[in-house]
Amino acid sequence: MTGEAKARRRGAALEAAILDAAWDELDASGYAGLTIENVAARARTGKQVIYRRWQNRADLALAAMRHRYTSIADDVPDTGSLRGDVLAVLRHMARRFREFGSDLVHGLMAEAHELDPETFEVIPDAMAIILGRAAERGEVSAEAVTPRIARMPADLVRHEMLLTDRPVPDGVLVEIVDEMFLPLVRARGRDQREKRAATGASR
Amino acid sequence: MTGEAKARRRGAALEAAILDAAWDELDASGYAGLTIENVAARARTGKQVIYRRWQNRADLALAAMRHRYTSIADDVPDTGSLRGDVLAVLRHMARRFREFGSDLVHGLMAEAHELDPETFEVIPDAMAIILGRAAERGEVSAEAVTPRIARMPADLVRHEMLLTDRPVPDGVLVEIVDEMFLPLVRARGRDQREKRAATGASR
DNA sequence: TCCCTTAAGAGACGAACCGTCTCTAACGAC
DNA sequence: GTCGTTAGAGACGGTTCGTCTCTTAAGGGA
Repeated sequence: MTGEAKARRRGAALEAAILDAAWDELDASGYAGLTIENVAARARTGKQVIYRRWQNRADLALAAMRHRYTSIADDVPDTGSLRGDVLAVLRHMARRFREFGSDLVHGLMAEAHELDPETFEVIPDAMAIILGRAAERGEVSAEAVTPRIARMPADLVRHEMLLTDRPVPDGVLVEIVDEMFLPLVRARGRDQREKRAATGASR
Repeated sequence: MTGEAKARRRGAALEAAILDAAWDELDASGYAGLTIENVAARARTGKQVIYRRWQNRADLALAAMRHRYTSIADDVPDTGSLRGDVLAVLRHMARRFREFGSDLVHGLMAEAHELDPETFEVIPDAMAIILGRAAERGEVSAEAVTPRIARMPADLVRHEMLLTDRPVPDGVLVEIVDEMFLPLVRARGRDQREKRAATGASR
């Protein structure tokens, strides 16, 4: 009875311990098994401590994910070609999805009504950088790529992930890029050039 | 004490009563409020009767949806143009989503692990019919449209619905068709013609 | 027509979590 | 050293789960 100095954690250390516990719980039992009660027990703390920091389990799960992984925004791929860059982004998404598990993603979608739309805007931001570099290289004309075209590949991959519950095969990513994104970008570039030529390079 | 012949329902009548009750419950309280207990109470029956027929609330909700609405497969649009047909399909999807509510859709995605993939294959089937007719009219070359291109518009709309929680603005549908789908189909048709011309119409 | 199998209707039951609340004691600021 | 804050722990009433039991209406077969 004399042993065990029961150190009482605070601040960042406590928060990290809880987020680690939450992630372990996700790993062990999936999003369905992620109960506040379980996390508190695993982190050896009280429920109140968790409720004080996060509103609900969706909130907690999101925090745990962010605590575990960094954003792609910190590491936009730069392979030297538009094709390589876009594929790298899509592969990054597919890998993350595999790490998270469809379980978690779907659970979050269902519960996190207040899911910061910004959460998903990371990808468009990365795409913007990639497209900017491709334009500099002369690979594409910046105006040829509308915002909707720019987000199409990532949207399709996300759709695939959300709908199928399975890891997205790499072939699908390649298909999206080679069969749709690149042809579309090139076709629009060509249309633009032709239009400009027809109007006598007026602009 | 003499009143109320307590007719005991069976078979189809009972099933319909339960599904109606389930839909009313969805309507009233959303997917979150769809508990077996509530549905049983509303349908004035026992929980066991429900559990006997459906495995869980996702199953029940799906059945209620199907009981309420018919499939687009029974009514593939035929407007006379590829653009019109595709837009009609996308608008059909958007309308259904509005009727169901994002709540329900997300809940199902999260819980219905066994969601019959066939559930979503209705749209590709409709697209195949539409594209077949467009090919007959000479609007597109059938080979120019790969399966992935054919499903792209619907996938993007579904993605939009799943991600945003809001009704999809009609402008987005138009954008998808006019900015991506049609240009892509036409570009690939043109590429094919050029390639055929270059090889001296060898084939 | 009567009987007998089936399943509807109703609710009790223990289990799991919820979110709130309370209590004690460790911590850190001053 | 004092004192306000909050971690750690768990009790609490409430909801829903899914299973089980019990009675009795329904309806087909002999």
